[in-house]
Amino acid sequence: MLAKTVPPLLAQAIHPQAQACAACPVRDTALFGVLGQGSIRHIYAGIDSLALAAEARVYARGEPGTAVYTVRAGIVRFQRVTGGGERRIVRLAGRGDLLGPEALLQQPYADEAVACTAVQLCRIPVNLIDRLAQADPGLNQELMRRWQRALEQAGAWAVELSSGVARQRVLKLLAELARLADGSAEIWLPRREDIGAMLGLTVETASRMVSQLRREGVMTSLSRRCAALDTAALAAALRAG
Amino acid sequence: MLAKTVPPLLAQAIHPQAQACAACPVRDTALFGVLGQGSIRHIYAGIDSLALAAEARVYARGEPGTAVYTVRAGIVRFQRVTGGGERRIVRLAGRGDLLGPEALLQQPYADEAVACTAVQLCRIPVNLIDRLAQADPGLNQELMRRWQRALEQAGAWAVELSSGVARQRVLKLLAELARLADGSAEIWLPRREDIGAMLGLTVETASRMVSQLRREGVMTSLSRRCAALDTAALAAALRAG
DNA sequence: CGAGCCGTTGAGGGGATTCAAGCTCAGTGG
DNA sequence: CCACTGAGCTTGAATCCCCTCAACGGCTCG
Repeated sequence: MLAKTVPPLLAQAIHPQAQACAACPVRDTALFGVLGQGSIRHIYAGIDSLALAAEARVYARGEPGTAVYTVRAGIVRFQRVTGGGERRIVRLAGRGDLLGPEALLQQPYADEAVACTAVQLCRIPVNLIDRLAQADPGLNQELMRRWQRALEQAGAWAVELSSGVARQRVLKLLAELARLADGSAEIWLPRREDIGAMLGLTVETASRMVSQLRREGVMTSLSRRCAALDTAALAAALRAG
Repeated sequence: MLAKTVPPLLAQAIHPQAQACAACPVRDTALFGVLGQGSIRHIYAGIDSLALAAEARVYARGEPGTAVYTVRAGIVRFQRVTGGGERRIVRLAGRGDLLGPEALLQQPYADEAVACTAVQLCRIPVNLIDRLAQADPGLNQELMRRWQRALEQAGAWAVELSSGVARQRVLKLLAELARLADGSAEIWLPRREDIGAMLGLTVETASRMVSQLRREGVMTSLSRRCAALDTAALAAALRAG
């Protein structure tokens, strides 16, 4: 498979990290998907692969940004504290998503990014992106596309998950979590407090809704942080309003 | 195509539109603020100045995007319809803001853009931006900055204006409207239905809150769509929680 | 002048919050 | 091994805030 994407003779001359990136399972969906083989070869250093446990912080809001991150596996949340002092989750990032592009503009990180599940990230230094972008203008285009997608998703998140009655919001959140699990019926189930922070509800209300949906058979708890959805029942409940 | 739109002899002189742009009052805050005089001279055609009445639509969601718009004066809202069929306002744009950058990525407009007040816009065709960006790479950087700012504002909007009790949300909205009026105490006061669509409240609740704040002297109606704020009282009310 | 839209206010009901108490479960140390 | 502990989850009861339904007044416009 490596031989298919990279000519064998060149393989010796190519930096190990470049080979790893060329063979990356999320490469086509991630930031470097646009880079040609020529550019991929220039990824010779600076990229770190890191694994974080759930609840580990990737970066803090206001921190000077020196790197962006690509999500290889797991779910990351962007959160912020309101003027009133309460925590709100702005949106989630999943496989292939990019964290912290504001670092490329010499700006501090706009949100706090925290791992929801165990995650695997690629840490890409800002100056590497800068260099690659000079050689391959397609990268800038891809970055803009990602900004636009983030904007679109932020809007959808705000519009869909912060209006309507609590039950409806939780249902929509479950659908979103299924999407993040690539449509699988087994989803990551957030802590009740996090559900509250996503939907603008209290812990108690979040708990009540989850319990109710469990009793109705829309979902089944598999473990503390994992549940199985009955997607048909979920769709029906969403439609029922 | 260049020869068709601009007579050869005039091409060396500065086009009237280029002069207008160079003298634009919002030029330093708007998209073309980064362009040098050299690039500004290339804005010889294609930019239209347009004035829209309140409630006029700039573009619809899903419409193929052929142009971006810069706000010279007035306020524009981005809105969307939820899965449940209700209208929600995602954020507002004011002087110097850019509308519809997704058009630059050959994407349809993500939101519906509607004038809140009478507005003055500059319509900039996508292919003009493309041409300018080739000559002046700083323009791409500036575009990314704008995407990031939009993302930041969308997050702040969602977080601040869709949690807390109704009174608090309306107060925060008033503060935001003051910001859009360049800190002036005279603000544009939205229709009650629009306040509802911004804050996730019903028309009646929005009306009650506005009336209450008027009785408390936080604001005074100057005309149907315009009010004067007592900024000190507003700040105090916000702090009081 | 009637029609219609918008804003306002009231009354009642329902849903979310608040406060409070038990519960499960994993980790800890005796 | 097991009580102990603490964090997270659940559930109940009372309260409160917002929504719903309804009626009315002001204003613009045909």
